[in-house]
Amino acid sequence: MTVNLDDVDWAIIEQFQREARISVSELARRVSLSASAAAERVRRLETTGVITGYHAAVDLTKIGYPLLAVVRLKYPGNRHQPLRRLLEERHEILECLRTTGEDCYTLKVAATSMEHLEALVDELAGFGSTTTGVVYRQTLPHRGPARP
Amino acid sequence: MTVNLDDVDWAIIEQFQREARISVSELARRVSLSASAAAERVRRLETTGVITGYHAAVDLTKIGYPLLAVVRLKYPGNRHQPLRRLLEERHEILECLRTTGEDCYTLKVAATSMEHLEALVDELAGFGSTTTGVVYRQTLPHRGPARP
DNA sequence: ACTGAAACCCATATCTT
DNA sequence: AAGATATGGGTTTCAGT
Repeated sequence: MTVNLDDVDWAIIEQFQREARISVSELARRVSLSASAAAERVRRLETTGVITGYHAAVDLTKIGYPLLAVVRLKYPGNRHQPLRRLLEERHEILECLRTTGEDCYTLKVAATSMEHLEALVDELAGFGSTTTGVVYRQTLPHRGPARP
Repeated sequence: MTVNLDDVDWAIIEQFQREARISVSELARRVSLSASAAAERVRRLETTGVITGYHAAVDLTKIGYPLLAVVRLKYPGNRHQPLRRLLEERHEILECLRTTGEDCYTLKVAATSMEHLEALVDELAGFGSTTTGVVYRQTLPHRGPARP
């Protein structure tokens, strides 16, 4: 499942994790390659599924979601379909991780207000018992792991 | 703190959250705007801090990090500097949220192996008591909230 | 697998409405 | 805020190494 990546591949991944909208020729300059070679590398990283996409990061507060919360969900039973449907519908749920341990799901949700957060948690509480923590601050900027 | 966004701004944000590397002219086509108008909109979203960056998403398994875990950390006291330093250094820590509630920090970490994960948790355990859950699956793809 | 050249496409700036 | 136009730079393809 692991793909063999050399130094240049890692350099490309690093650059694109920080600034995904630089041009391929700019990328080529930064990793010391010709533009066509860099374009080919990027294509390979995309087709092999190493790079899965490019996404804009937004300031949630500025777009009207000043609250961020972590909701842990103890989910009894094994009927996961209804929860999946909720995740599809509610775009306020930004991330959902199913984990080992007592709290089966850890969710990251954005809310417009405490009332909104309350309503979201109520919806989730329909599936099991929840533990909610409101996020003071996101300590890290967006980034990925380095070369292992 | 909130910025006023109209339908076109939201359409641009949506497009860039899904595909951040499309050209401005392609974006213009998708949101029914001229290229120069679209470019101007994007510039405004960037300078007002609505869009904070563009980032490549990678398949962690394919780059050698087959394990993902959620670590919750009970952090007694108020000396947060040493933890901040660890976050800077250890790029395996992908995200760190400081929250209300008993578990002050919720971290998302990537690991190359169980041994590696154990070492990471040991490092974190130096700061307080930890609760770790290994992630079975990330249920949602990368996305952002919709218009409130 | 990378380079370099050519043709084509896109981005950016400026001006006009 | 949108459209037109021009120019410089970026992307893509292909032959050559």
